[in-house]
Amino acid sequence: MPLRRLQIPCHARAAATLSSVAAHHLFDRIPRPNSSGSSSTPPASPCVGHPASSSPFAFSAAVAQSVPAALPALHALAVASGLDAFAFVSNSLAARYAKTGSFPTAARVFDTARARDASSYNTILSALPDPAEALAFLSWMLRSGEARPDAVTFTVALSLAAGRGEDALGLVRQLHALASRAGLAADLFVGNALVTAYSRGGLLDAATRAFEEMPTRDLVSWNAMICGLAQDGDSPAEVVLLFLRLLKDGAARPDRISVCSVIPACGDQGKLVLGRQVHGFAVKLGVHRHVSIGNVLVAMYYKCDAPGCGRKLLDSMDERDVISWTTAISMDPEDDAFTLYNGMRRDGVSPNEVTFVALMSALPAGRPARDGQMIHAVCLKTGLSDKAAAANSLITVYAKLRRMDDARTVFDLMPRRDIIAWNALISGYAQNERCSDALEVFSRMVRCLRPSETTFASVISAVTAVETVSMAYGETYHGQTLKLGLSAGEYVSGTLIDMYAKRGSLDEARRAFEETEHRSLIVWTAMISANAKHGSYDNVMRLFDGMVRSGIAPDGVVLLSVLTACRYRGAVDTGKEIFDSMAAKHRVELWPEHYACVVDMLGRAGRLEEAEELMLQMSPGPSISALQSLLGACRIHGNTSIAERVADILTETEPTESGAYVLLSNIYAEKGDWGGVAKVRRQMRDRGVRKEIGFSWVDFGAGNRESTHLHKFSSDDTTHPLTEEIYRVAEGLGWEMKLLKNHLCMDKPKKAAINITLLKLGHATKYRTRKAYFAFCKTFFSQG
DNA sequence: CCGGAACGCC
Repeated sequence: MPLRRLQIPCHARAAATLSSVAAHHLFDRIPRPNSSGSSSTPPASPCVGHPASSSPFAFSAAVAQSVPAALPALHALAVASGLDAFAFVSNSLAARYAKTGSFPTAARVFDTARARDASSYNTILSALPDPAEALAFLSWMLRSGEARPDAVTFTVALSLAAGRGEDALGLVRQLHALASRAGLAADLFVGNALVTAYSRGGLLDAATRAFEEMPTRDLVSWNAMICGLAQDGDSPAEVVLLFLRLLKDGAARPDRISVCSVIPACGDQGKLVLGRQVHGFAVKLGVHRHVSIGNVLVAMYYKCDAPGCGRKLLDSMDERDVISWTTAISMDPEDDAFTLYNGMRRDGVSPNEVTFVALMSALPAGRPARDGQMIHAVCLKTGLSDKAAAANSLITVYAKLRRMDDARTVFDLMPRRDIIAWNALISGYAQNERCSDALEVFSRMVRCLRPSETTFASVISAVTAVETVSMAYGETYHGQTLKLGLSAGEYVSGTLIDMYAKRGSLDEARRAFEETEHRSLIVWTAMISANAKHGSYDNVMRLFDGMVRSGIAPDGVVLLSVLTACRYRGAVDTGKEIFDSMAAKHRVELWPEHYACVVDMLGRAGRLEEAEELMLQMSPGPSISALQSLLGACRIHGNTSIAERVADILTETEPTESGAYVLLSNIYAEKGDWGGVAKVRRQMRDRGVRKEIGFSWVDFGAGNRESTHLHKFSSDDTTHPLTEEIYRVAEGLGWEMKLLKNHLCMDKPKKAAINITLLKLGHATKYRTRKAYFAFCKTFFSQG
């Protein structure tokens, strides 16, 4: 009875050997059932006891478990026996074909089926490999009306939409409405799919509403809601609350998936005690040995500032996968990323592209380029450099290392470039002030895909950074952001404000700021720093006040701008007050830059002891720039004792830098302490310090791409062909400055004296007459 | 008897 083999699952292996030719031969001897039989009831069995025709249900069951090689024979048998009059018989064939990797055959079964129901469509819908095609198929199904969509249709369609995240929110809403109208929204599976689709689209409110409206909920519903909240990331506290509600509710017992979502939420809140409790709960459930739970627990301990616990857990795990190690590489503060990478290799675990991203982002800025290249080499060897994530961060790393040609090579070798790759390359060129390259890549990019907010932020900052590039480009990009509806984004607004402040005027920057609807921290920061750079102290303070009052918490960056404004203005008390409020009120970490700024401000104001005291509080120690500015302040205020201490630290950290020696020697000289001068000179000689010649440069003809020339010169430089004229003008400018300085405390006789001097100066051609000079003074002083 | 929903590290 060879035919029996085709039907009986346990003989599936034997059926696999049956060629379709043999099957056809056998089918000729199968008696045909009544082919005109109604499709709703099984035809009367012409051959009692024959499995192929006795029951279409048994036939479908056999199909569901058969091996791929037996499917053509089964298909032929279904047609031959007339069983294909039942939709579900064809459906089971199509489903089996699709599941065993032969989608085109499944589609053919669908196309040639004698009867189709919703399940037929659902089978194809869930099997289509391309989501876009699946959505097209769905709309065709809805339009054709051959079969009414059922709960499964909505479940599959919603999960398709869920995979597209925010882009498909409109579709989700539409499906929700259709399901409600069909009375299918109360279905458990549809409800679960709705919760998932809304949360993946970022509509947590709608997801919560769908969850609460469900008449019954199972563990999947709870997990969908918990995971949705967890992935949103904005409300870790709610994740924990929902998990506790699940425990109290008792409707379902949490499982590994629930625990897996709650643990990161504990970590995000830094709640170590709670995290430990959930860890205990995982032990009680018996899921703690699972590698997924181990991984989230390790990450949770790292996030909760318990790296020791994280590391101990990692080491004690039964099995560590690439995720476990990648977590440690990106989060362990103790061990070097490379050391951990080697540990991973010794553990027999292969890296993936995420591992490389973690390694590359662990590269400190000052690390030799060799390390970046080493990672690149291993990345190429393991074939992971083709992965977008790895390639994208390679581009970023090379850009950070100022090696744009290498970044470009990585980019050019990518088989498929996503928007992140384009943006990484463009922003790399922008950061390295290679504006024309940035613009060239940008113009190539817009031919393939739509630029994003980040893209415009990069090209605008590229235009801003390079002064020889016409502002017309920046204005064009501004126009394009308006057209594409990207001008309201915080990054675009921020860079526009920055651009107008640097290359246009403060007024234009203000206009850009006022046109920004949603003023985020980034937007405020751009506006405050624009005003700080222009020295508009009053505006800075007014804006800062406005920002704080609008409920935005300042960060280190914006506070540095505010402190800088205080420094320029010499508003020492206000500056000091703000500095003191940083840790106490704003809970902002104090950076070396903040200290350096305040040290400089105090130093300029002559409060040298305070400045020194503050400088010594810096951790891990006073920064070079703080020391240098304090030494400069000591010179202005003639304080030798502090200058000696400061110069000591400076010359110890940078023994071959001449700056500190020269400055200290000048301080001694100004005091007439020639012994001190000799001491410093001796020190310099002993340590082999040479004072380097300082060069200055001037960008002549800036703003015009063709005629820009860079002129370099040093003191007593006579190499320029126009040397004589240059010295004459410089001397004239020196005189002008002296005159203007004196004008501040000028009385009548002095004024007369100056005017005579001025008239004597043949090169001060501008003010050859008294009238012209007074006109100049009037306009100069009225500007403040 | 066919088709359906939830998860970690970047």
